[in-house]
Amino acid sequence: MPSQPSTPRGQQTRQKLLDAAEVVFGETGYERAGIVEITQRAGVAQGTFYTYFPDKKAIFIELVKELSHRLRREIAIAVEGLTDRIEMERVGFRVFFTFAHQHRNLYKIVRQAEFVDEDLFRWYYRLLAEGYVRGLSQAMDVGQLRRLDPECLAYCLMGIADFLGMRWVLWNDERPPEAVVESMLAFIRHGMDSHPPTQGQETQGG
Amino acid sequence: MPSQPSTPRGQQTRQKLLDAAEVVFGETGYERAGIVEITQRAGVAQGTFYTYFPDKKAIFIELVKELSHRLRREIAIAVEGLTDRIEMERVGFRVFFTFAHQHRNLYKIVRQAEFVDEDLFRWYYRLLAEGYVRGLSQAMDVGQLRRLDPECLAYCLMGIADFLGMRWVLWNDERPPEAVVESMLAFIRHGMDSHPPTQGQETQGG
Amino acid sequence: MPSQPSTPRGQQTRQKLLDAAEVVFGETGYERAGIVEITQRAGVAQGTFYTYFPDKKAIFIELVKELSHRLRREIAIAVEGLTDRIEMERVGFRVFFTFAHQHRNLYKIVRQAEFVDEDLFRWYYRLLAEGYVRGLSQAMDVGQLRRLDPECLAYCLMGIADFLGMRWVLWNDERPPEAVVESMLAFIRHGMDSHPPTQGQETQGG
Amino acid sequence: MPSQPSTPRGQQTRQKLLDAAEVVFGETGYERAGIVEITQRAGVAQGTFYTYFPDKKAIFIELVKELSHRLRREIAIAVEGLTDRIEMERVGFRVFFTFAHQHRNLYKIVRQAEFVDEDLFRWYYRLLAEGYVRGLSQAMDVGQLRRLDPECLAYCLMGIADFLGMRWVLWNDERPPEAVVESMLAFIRHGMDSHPPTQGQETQGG
DNA sequence: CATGAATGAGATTTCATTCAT
DNA sequence: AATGAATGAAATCTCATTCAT
Repeated sequence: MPSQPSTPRGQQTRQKLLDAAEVVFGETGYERAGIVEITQRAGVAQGTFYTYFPDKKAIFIELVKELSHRLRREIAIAVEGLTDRIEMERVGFRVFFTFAHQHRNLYKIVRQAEFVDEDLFRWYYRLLAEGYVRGLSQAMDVGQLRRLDPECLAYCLMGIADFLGMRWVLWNDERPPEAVVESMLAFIRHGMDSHPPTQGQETQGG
Repeated sequence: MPSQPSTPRGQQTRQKLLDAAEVVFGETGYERAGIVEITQRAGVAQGTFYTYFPDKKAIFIELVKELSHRLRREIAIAVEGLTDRIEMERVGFRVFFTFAHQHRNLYKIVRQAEFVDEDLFRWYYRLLAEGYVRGLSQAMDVGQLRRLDPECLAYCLMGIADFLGMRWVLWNDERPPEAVVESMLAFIRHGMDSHPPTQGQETQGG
Repeated sequence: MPSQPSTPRGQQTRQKLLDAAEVVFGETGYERAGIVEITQRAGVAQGTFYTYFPDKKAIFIELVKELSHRLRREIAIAVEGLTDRIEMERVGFRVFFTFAHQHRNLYKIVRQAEFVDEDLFRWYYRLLAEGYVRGLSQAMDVGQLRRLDPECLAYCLMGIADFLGMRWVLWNDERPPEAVVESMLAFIRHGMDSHPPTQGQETQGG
Repeated sequence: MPSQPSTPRGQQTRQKLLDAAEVVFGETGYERAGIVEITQRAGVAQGTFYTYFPDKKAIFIELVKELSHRLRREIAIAVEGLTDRIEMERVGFRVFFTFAHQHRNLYKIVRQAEFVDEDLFRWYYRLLAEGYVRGLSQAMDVGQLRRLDPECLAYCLMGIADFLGMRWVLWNDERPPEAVVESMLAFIRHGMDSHPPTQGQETQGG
């Protein structure tokens, strides 16, 4: 019967386990990762794991949920106050790439979720998509964006972010180079914007 | 010592194993799938597996390579003779969605490759990207497309295909609805095209 | 260092643990029962258990001993003053069935003792048998009962009680129905009695 | 997916496991017994166990069922042709004691069944009781036995057998001495018989 | 006295792979 | 080429018990 620890010592141990699991799952992959590895890295006995989590999956789920909250919060904070949707995308993408680069392991963990707990995986993307759909719809309503199926657009944008993150952050361990980011932003700007600027003006940002 | 079978009977057994593995890996996932399941479904004894494949990973790799060839060939055939890049995308996307829908299991298998054999996974996307880059670069050279980083654009397009496939094909078990496909095509057309049509004309196709 | 508690508060905690263990052992079985379950049900912390009992077995033994005393005392009280051995059996059986029905869990605990601590188990039955043997021998000496091996007779009677208890109390959760009790009493009366009443008179009791 | 072995070698291994389990469960008790012990004694690898049985409980159940069949068959054969119910009891009890003495371990296994798989345990006794009830009812119908609740009588007789078996076979590792058997038979004869012989004649046997 | 976190040995079970037939 | 029994390492999870506070 694992539970929320009532003492600070317990809190700390639980956190050590989460930190260790983040690394181990990220580096080794969920299936190949073992509880032993996690507890060793956390510096506790094997059995201690089960004081805090009922099983291997539970800690994985917790990590994904944590990531979901952190990422969405960071983006929300970063775009707060912005009114131009294109600008929001520029900022949002940058936050995402930075986050992924700083938390490679967490980032890799979500990708695996599809094969660990499909419901969790869908939950993650649906939540992300919901926020997107709201924002995009509003921008369409006020004429900022071309009128397109907002859910479709949301998944397009998430797909772009995901693949650029995979290609540059995961494979090259860097944030996507400026040229790439600018190309991508130009692509989505023209793709979405209802009044795209003329070509000479586009790259002043960034 | 697994080998290419010399007899037709051997060929057949090998194929039965590949077919079974496709289903089992697709439905159960690579890690959870067992050789027993595969051989049972193929209707052969457990040991027979090792007559044809050195280990579990080998048959997985073979399936991914097979998919890679089939998908790229189907797309190549479908776009053959087309000169307009936008038109090629329209066709390519449709072929991809149809393929994914008809071969759900194979499609799911590539997605898993990332966590089974990362090199294979990268090989798969790099090969796909190469073709894309070639085609996009040419279209940029002749002024058909806006000049953007071609590799970036390739990964953007693959990301879009991947996420729409995930959202509609895998989650809903249907091909993406017309409205979605049209929205997506409008998005990438404006995003890529150097001379996008005016807004009223866009959706007559499809 | 478990010990007899000196404070009343300690007494109470100890008793809570015994009560909880009775339920948990009875319902879950000794082996599958856990200290956690017991302490949770008792409303104390896990470690507290070891303040009162050196280990899991100790509390089990205590429960069996307690049961042994209570059951033998209840029977002793009930048959006090009776001189007719047959009558004593009638009363003894009834007390036993009632006790078993009221303390299902304790009753189930003795049955398990055989596989937890065989010495304890034998001690329990030998003690019970001793009392029986004394009483039966006396009754044989005064010619009330047919002369049979008294220990054999004791184990026959205990076996009967045990199996009727199992069949009706444990399996049906009721006290054995009148018809059953009367049949059983008729059986043992004729089996034991040196001057069994004629058949028509037997069932006047009950 | 354990299954019936198709080769003689498999049959043999399966039997070795059953034989080993009989000893280990009998001597160590179900809960404390480990798969390791069983496979070691059987002279096979740990994993081999699971080729033949899905889990520890399965092999236990198989042993109980086997015992049930063997014991009932041995009794059936022994009493075949007998018409006098009392005589049948005499023979049946002797077969039971002999069986229990020769197969101590199997005998101990049934006793444990109560705490391993209660349904199995009840099934075992209900089956035994059914046979008893049939035989006793017939004997009552023809006036051989005193009319009593037949199920009650069945459980009385089983309880007697069980407790004498426990006391002499299990605790003393011998068959109950003649004096004990004769006392018991005298007890049940008078208890059951509708025309008990006069007292002087009873004990000529043994 | 009481707490509850920590321990670690041990149990069951799985499964890719080998091998004798 | 095919079989299917056998292997044994490794993984997950449980739980009685200890111990610092």
